Amino acid sequence: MSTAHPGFCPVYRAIGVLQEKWVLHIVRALLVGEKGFNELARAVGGCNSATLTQRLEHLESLALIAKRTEDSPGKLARSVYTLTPAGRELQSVIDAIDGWAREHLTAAEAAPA
Amino acid sequence: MSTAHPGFCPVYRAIGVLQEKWVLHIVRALLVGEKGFNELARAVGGCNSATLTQRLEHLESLALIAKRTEDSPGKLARSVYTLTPAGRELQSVIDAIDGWAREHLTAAEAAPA
DNA sequence: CCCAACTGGTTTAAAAAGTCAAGCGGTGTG
DNA sequence: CACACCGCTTGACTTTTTAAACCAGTTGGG
Repeated sequence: MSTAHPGFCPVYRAIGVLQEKWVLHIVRALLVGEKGFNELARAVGGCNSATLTQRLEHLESLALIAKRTEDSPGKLARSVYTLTPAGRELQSVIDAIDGWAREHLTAAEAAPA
Repeated sequence: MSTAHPGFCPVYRAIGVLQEKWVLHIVRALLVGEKGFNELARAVGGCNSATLTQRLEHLESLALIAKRTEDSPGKLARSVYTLTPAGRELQSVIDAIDGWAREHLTAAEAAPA
């Protein structure tokens, strides 16, 4: 009897966060290294700015990523998104997905309709 | 580089599947043991039948789960959903999420608005 | 100098996805 | 017989995601 029950189980909540569209992609991109907004959008591949903004705000509110605004005087202001230590530890999750994907989703399977 | 590029990278596709709403919950519930439709819906907690049906079809088409119809004569016909070997190996992903959640999402963090 | 392209976003409306509640055929139980 | 359960399907409604346009500022080329 440990399954279900929304509010209590941390795993349930974790899944709730990680299954939001683009979140895993964002984390994966950021695991490679910090990125600016547009740069991140490109790395993630296909996410529109509106959704991206919202996801980033959410992830920041959960303290998984941090936003830093670099405005060197005379230089173009740039927002830089980085993973926090907690966010970086999602590496294990990405690794698990990676390992699984290479074994079970390599070629076929994911065929469209 | 190696990031991005939808169709090619298995990880990208894996994320695409796993981030669909309820998928991770379904897998988690099924890792505990095979379940019937309504039973699964209850275990997952909050997913409606329409979406559940669709997810199950998708997961079955990816060969992550298998549907078996048990109709013992004189007994109520029942659909049973089971993880395939490939699906069962998602255990590692769930474990990773579980481990991460317990460390970084235990108490606070996931506060509502 | 001026235009084009880049930065990090916001806004809007339309499309897609998910949800709720009801209901259908069937079985089994009081 | 009525009512509760099974496994879904349907249709109307709400939420989420999307594309596209646009703002303000910076930098580079012609």
